[in-house]
Amino acid sequence: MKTDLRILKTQESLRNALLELLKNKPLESINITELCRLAKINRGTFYLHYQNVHGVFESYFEEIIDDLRKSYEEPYHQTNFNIQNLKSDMIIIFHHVKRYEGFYHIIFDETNPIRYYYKLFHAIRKMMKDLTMNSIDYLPEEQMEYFVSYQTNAIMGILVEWHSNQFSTSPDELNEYLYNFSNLLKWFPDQQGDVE
Amino acid sequence: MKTDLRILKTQESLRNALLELLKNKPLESINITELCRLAKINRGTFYLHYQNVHGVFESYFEEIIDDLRKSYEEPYHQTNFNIQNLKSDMIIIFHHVKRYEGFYHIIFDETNPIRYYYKLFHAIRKMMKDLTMNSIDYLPEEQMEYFVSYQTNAIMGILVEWHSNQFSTSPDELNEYLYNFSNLLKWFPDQQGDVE
DNA sequence: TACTCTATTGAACACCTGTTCATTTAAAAT
DNA sequence: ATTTTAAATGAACAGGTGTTCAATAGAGTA
Repeated sequence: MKTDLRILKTQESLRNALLELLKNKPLESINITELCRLAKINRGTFYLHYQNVHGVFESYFEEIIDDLRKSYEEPYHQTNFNIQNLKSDMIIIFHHVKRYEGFYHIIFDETNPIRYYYKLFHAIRKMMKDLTMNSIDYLPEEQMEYFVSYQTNAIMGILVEWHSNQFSTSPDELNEYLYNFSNLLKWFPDQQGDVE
Repeated sequence: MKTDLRILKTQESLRNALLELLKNKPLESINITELCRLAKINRGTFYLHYQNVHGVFESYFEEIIDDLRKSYEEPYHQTNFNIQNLKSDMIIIFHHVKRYEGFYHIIFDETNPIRYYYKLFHAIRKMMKDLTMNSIDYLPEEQMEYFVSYQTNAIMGILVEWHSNQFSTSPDELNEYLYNFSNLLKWFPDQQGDVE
């Protein structure tokens, strides 16, 4: 069964109003009253759908993340799927973030809840797990999980750094760096050393 | 010149009131009015010192992070400084987080601003940069910055994972994991493959 | 001790929040 | 087309927010 048209209309109005307001002011300074005023929605109605302004933003973010998932599942990407090289697949993420640069500026903005960061993390982790399972012959279950988290976090670290320089580095450069880093770790003098 | 005693008294009252309230309710549900009521501070006075409840929490967090910095600079640690092994130095962080476990539960809570995550990130990053510069002969400036963030966030990821299992793993085990990850990368079949 | 600064106070203000409830409106079902 | 169902509305509520301002009080200074 499909959603009541009135619900769709209300949610759409609120989202459009939010995107309109975001052109001129930061997310954390937008309040429910002005959002409803612009959307021509009764404030009480707002609370039937969301708890706060972040709820509206989050539902939009979910669609953006769906777009990332779609890029990953794209036919082109699938046929060029290269189980020899995890890293080359990560460029999809860099291109995605670059495409929605203005949006990700908000996601990584220090005043916003870490929930958004976690959402992105989980989306990327899912891809990373998929890729890793296809690349490694065997790894004990627990170690596999940790390793996937480790790799995903490293990518997230690159995104944090990227955000802090206003996404000025190119996706191709980032991908190149990422490739270099894993090699770098191998050359590291430390890793065979005594632990503690 | 030293700070006016009245200022110290006000800030101290607010901090104590916050810690008291935190025993019974989550940070995001504490409002300024009740905080001031408990601290016996006029609400207007609050605004002379902070913008919101997070400001009070943040000033406390800064001291906790100073404690982490101190552990890192400790004489014992300095003399045992081992440029051969980045990882063994990271156990300091695990012990620190474990010591302030209740506190870090808040830092990683998804409703709180990512600012706290970044604060910890930057503290750890400073150590990581220090250690990395001592371990790697040469890496171009920009790439070095990304690499340090890459490594730092891998640590952060372990902390997030640790938080999600209520800090039940022991610091020593975590350190063991961290050690394993870098070895895992070496076994990887992919990393020599062609990059796009 | 008396004097000077300045932090704190209390009152007041317009505005926002989160919730309730009877009423209106419009979509879905028959 | 009519009925049924449920979403949206407007008004009202107690309480929180962020700010101003004159008055008070307490810390630093001479």
